[in-house]
Amino acid sequence: MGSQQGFEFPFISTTDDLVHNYNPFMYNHQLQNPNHDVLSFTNSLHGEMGHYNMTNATNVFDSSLHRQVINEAGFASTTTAENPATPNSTVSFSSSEAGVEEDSSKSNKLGLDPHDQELGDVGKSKKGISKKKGEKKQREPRFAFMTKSEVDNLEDGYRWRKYGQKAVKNSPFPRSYYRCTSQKCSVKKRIERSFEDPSTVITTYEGQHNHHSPATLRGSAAAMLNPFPTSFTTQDLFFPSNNNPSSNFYTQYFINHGQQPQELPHQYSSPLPNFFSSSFHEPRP
DNA sequence: CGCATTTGACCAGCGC
DNA sequence: GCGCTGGTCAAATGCG
Repeated sequence: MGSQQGFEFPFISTTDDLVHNYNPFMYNHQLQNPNHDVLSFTNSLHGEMGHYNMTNATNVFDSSLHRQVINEAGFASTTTAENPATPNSTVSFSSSEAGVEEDSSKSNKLGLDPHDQELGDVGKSKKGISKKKGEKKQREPRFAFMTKSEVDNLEDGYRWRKYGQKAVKNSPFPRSYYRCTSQKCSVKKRIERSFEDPSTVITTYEGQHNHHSPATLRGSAAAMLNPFPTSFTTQDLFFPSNNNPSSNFYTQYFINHGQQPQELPHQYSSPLPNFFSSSFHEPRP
């Protein structure tokens, strides 16, 4: 994890023009460690995951990290754990997030087959899924990232129920499957430890929450410790808020690093800006 | 007692 | 068709 050469934006969208759930811990780590090494990003088409490797990621749970990160990104600069964020300071997240939620109820935003989304646990036979003939199950958008952590299950503000565990091929570490405990929320996540680097946890989110994080509810202990949104979408990241057109993570990151903001991709799936290419690798054979 | 986890069985998709 | 693999189910079990 040698010297950082040039400059890399710490995150990108993965595949297609989908809205991805996004875990803020990733930004936290990247921003907290501006000289991070982006070791690898393997990307392929149609629902396969991209990998971010943040070798310098540190303490995931320290709420002070959130503070620093947000500050560096230019948001919530006055926010502290003791003084929860004001509506203004986080508007660029929460407002667009609300918009996405609204849209996602129509499911088109995700490019999902509405039937698929309705399925959930209903419409399943005792074993397996009963779907109409000829219909192929579509994957929800997935987003994966890697984090250095001794703890497998990173706190992200949502409540999860474990529903399965499987041995991973060529790995001594099992993969755990979790579902969001909120009713009618079909978001899943998988957690496994990298066999190449056992100190690294690979977390994969699939789908989009249709509700707010329990941790953001007023009065909850989690909210007091971590007043920041626990799930972002790429919309939050790439599109400016109404209140502050120049503020989104994408542009702000450049500004904070003394660079001209690059043009926003029109679609997440559009050809990536040139500066991304150095961190890209061909999918493994 | 209610909820979460464990764990073996089952299912679907894919390559051969 | 068969075997392999990833993903899910659901009964049993654990825990507060």
